[in-house]
Amino acid sequence: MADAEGHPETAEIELGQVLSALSDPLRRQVIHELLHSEPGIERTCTSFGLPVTKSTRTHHFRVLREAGLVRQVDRGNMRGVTLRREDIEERFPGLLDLIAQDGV
Amino acid sequence: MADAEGHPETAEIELGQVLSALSDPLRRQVIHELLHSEPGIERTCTSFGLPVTKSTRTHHFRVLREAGLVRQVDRGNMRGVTLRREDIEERFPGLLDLIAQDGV
DNA sequence: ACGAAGGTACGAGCTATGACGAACCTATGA
DNA sequence: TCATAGGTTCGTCATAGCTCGTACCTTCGT
Repeated sequence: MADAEGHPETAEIELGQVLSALSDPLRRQVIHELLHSEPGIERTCTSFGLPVTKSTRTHHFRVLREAGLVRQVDRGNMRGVTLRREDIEERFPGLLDLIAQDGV
Repeated sequence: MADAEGHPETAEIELGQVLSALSDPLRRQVIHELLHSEPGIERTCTSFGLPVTKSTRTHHFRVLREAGLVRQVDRGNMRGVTLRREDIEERFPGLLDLIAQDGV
């Protein structure tokens, strides 16, 4: 079962949902940036500088979260976004490498 | 440049387009079947038994073709569908393994 | 106390996508 | 010759997805 914040467990992560999430260029950019930052880094949604409004931003991060690609933790004022690197690697080995190496 | 039949060259295959193509369950099923058949096998669109009409089938195979995932050659009466296994593997190594191993 | 910043929720609009039927083309085979 | 089978094209429809604005909540810093 997914937890209260809408994160699927590792075993529940579905390929179709992950591929859908990653087919959007903005969301791919987010994952790309996280992959090229230090592992485990926590960022705000805003810090990615997506060229969309706040509400659209929320939408994209929800898609990423529900697909199981990122985790969002409550930090009072903000919500820390972290990449579920190990989970994805365990479930779909090599997938993140493709995103990391794209557009190089 | 793409050839007359709308197949992108290997270097032109774009990750976004590939992920979009693979985010549809029917199209993923096609690739899945091709991956579990003998390499280089040529099949008709109909042979996959997709639960949609002819025109919808044409639509899905066009998406796969334009994304660079399959090749379609004219065989007079029919059009042979083959998986671009090596091309995809060269461009996005490991991607096809994820599809092959999905739903097992 | 209170404004500013990060986020969410909801409703609305527009576009993209998947699905269909009908008409059509081409080759195979009876 | 001519029906049948595999595909394509076109037009249409419905739904899903991305976008926005507005309103709202919460916390941090002044």
